[in-house]
Amino acid sequence: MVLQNDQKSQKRDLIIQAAARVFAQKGFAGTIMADIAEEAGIGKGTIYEYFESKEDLFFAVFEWFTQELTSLAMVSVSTLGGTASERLMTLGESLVKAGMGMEDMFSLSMEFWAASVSSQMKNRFKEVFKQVYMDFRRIISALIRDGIERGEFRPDVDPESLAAVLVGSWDGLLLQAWFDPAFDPLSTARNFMSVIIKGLRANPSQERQGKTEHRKG
Amino acid sequence: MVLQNDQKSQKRDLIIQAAARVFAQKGFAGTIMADIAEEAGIGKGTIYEYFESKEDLFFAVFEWFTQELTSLAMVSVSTLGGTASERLMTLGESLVKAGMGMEDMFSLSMEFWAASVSSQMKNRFKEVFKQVYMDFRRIISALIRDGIERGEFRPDVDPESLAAVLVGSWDGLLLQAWFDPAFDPLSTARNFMSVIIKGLRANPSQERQGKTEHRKG
Amino acid sequence: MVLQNDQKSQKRDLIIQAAARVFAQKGFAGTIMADIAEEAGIGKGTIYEYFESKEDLFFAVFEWFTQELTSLAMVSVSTLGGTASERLMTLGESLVKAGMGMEDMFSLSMEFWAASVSSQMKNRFKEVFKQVYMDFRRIISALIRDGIERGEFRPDVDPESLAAVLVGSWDGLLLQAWFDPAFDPLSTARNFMSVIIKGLRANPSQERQGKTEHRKG
Amino acid sequence: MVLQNDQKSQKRDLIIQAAARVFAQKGFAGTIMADIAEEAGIGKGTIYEYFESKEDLFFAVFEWFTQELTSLAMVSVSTLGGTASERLMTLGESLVKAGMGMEDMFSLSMEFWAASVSSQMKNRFKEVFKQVYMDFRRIISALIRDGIERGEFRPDVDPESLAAVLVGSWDGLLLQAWFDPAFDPLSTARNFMSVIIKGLRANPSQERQGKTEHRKG
DNA sequence: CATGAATGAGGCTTCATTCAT
DNA sequence: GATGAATGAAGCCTCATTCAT
Repeated sequence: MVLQNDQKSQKRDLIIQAAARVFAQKGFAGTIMADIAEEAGIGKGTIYEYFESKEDLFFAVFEWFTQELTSLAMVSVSTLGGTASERLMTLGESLVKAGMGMEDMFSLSMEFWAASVSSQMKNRFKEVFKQVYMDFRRIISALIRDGIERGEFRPDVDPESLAAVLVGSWDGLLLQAWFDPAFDPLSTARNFMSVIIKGLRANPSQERQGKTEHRKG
Repeated sequence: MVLQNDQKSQKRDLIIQAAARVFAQKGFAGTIMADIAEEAGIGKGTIYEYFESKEDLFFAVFEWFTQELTSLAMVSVSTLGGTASERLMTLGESLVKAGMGMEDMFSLSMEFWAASVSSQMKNRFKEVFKQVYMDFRRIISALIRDGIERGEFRPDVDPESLAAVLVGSWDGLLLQAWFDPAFDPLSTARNFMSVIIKGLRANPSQERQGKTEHRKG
Repeated sequence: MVLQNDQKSQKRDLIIQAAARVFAQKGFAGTIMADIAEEAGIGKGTIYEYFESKEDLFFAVFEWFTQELTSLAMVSVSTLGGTASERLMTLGESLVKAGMGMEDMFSLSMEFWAASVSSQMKNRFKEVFKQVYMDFRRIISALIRDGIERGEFRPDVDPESLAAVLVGSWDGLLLQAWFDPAFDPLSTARNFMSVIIKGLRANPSQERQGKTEHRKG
Repeated sequence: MVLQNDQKSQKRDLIIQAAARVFAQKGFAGTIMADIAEEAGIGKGTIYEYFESKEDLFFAVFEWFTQELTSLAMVSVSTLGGTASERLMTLGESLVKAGMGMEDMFSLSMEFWAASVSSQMKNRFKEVFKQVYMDFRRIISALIRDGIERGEFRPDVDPESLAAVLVGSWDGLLLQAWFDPAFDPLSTARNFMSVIIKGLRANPSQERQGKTEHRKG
């Protein structure tokens, strides 16, 4: 029997997602192939029909992970209307919520970060991460630039730097929340965003009013 | 001959620091005890005179690491005079510089983060991390509160949230720099701080000063 | 549709010959069933329609191999006319040439020899080999005996021993040629045969003729 | 504790010889490292203190094997006095006896031959074999040349070819004996040698003497 | 009949840890 | 106290074989 391409790819995805769960819980080194096979409900050897090695599978999980994350951001940005401020707030919230909601997601992140230090494929990990972070910064800096052009934000902020900081702080807040369940990254992020946005306002007097004027479309 | 306590502890430190270098480069899983012994210039068996196990040693490295980091922050804060703004800026810079300067430091961080996911001692790692991040936030929020009390910052900011964001963004910026050598976390942090501080200013008329000083490029 | 017997047997042969090529190149242990299937242009599972197991197939290749070899000898011997000396020379040459010409043949030989040491079917291999070598010795000793009867060879040689040595030396020379491409088993065999035949001559006065014709270089 | 060099090398030899026995009986593929460890009375892991891999160990056994064989031949040749004929006879006998007496030796040979076909180190095997066979041929052709110079052998034989045949026939006879316990390679070799030596005699009138001396029984 | 996806037993190898010196 | 040779548990991966299609 010849599996159709989408059947093959479906099974591949099945394995990737099972692996993602196991890696998230036990880490790369702590995961044994048998665990993944069991989680996926298949035989140990079957994994090797779809992936060259444990590391290859891990990298595939990584690629799937970045895909998910990127598409999440894309959706947030493209869907939302509103002022640049609002869209920034919402993007931030949805990313932080994603990190919080899918606890596994964030654990995986940390494993991938570590893989970029010591994995044998560290350079490939770094390369992909570099690209992902650039993409995120680009999305956000575009939002900010848009706000500046509309006169919503002060013209003297550096969109690139701010974008980097926003991205960084989301990672950083999730990190703190990871260690301390009592820490609420979401409200912290909101608080922070409001300070940021105050700092960004082109016309401080507008703060209280007028935020709908710059509605898209 | 019985080694004096400080001789023992000196050798212990020797091992810890050798281990730190190796762990930073090869990760926990990728490091073998023989590497550490060689780096420390001692026999493999000797390590076990000072540490129960590989994981125990790794945790000792972690404790040493947090110590170093904390004392760095302590020094920055206690040494510096000046306005709250200035002190905030300087603390941020010195932490980011530390992360940049000692590349090993940041690699280690990532390994520790990962250990908090999957190490068998994950709970002990999380506990210590939680404490370290709380300490950092406390230091910084104290600085901010001080600024508010002096009338330097607006009274309506939440010192806790801002502190958390600052800490988070330093981590987050170093992370981005880790993946992209072209990314400059220091100037990004500076730019960011100036926006933050604008947002914090009790008296917006002060905005005009000092803002360009920290501008990138 | 049910394959006719000769269709079945044709496919069986196809597989055997594909397997022979692969075994010759990669050895028994180094060969995987997938290689054979690919070489034969069929599916992996199909092999099991014709053979019980890898070892069973290997043994079938062995039987095919001995068949080929034996029939080669038969043809040489039965076809040729001439004196016993000439027929001996020609048989030797054609066997050595066979070993040289089909490099795979000799590699296979070595694999079969090894199989007689450690294969799970080693006894069956030994049994067949024993028979094959006996057959060869019988053919050759018959030739020699024929020469003696004709008065061409001295009556005091032991046809059995000499036959064994001839067979053995052909194997042995091919072996040396296998390891050293510069070694020419054919001219060596010729030189050797001429010495042998001198030793065999019933009438030493014949010695002077023909002896140098087969001299190397 | 630091093992002395000869202690290390002693243990290495212990492992090599244990491995030789197991490889001889089960073949390379059929041997598992645990068998060797058990045969050597050591732990599985210990083997890897002395050898890189299973194949590395196998090759070490091969080198030990060729050493043994070569020194056996050296001893035979250097020890013996007598005519060239006698020395040739004795060398042949002692090699054949060696192959017969140490059954393992010959099984090993076959494994090594097969390794030269399909092992991953086949080229190294072939290289060593080539050298070993050259050495053997050189020893024997020197003996023959010596016989020619003394006037014992006819000047028109080609020492190289004959040496190759002798070496080859010893291998070939042992091979036949391997498959057929009823086959006696020793008396066959003796019979053969006497024919050869007749063919070699410088003075045919000597033929009548001495020929029966080496007859079996 | 033919196929090749799925399987899991089995083996090589690594490496943390022990312990005799 | 210091050492490093010895160990064996454990895990990645291979591949002969099966069987649903």
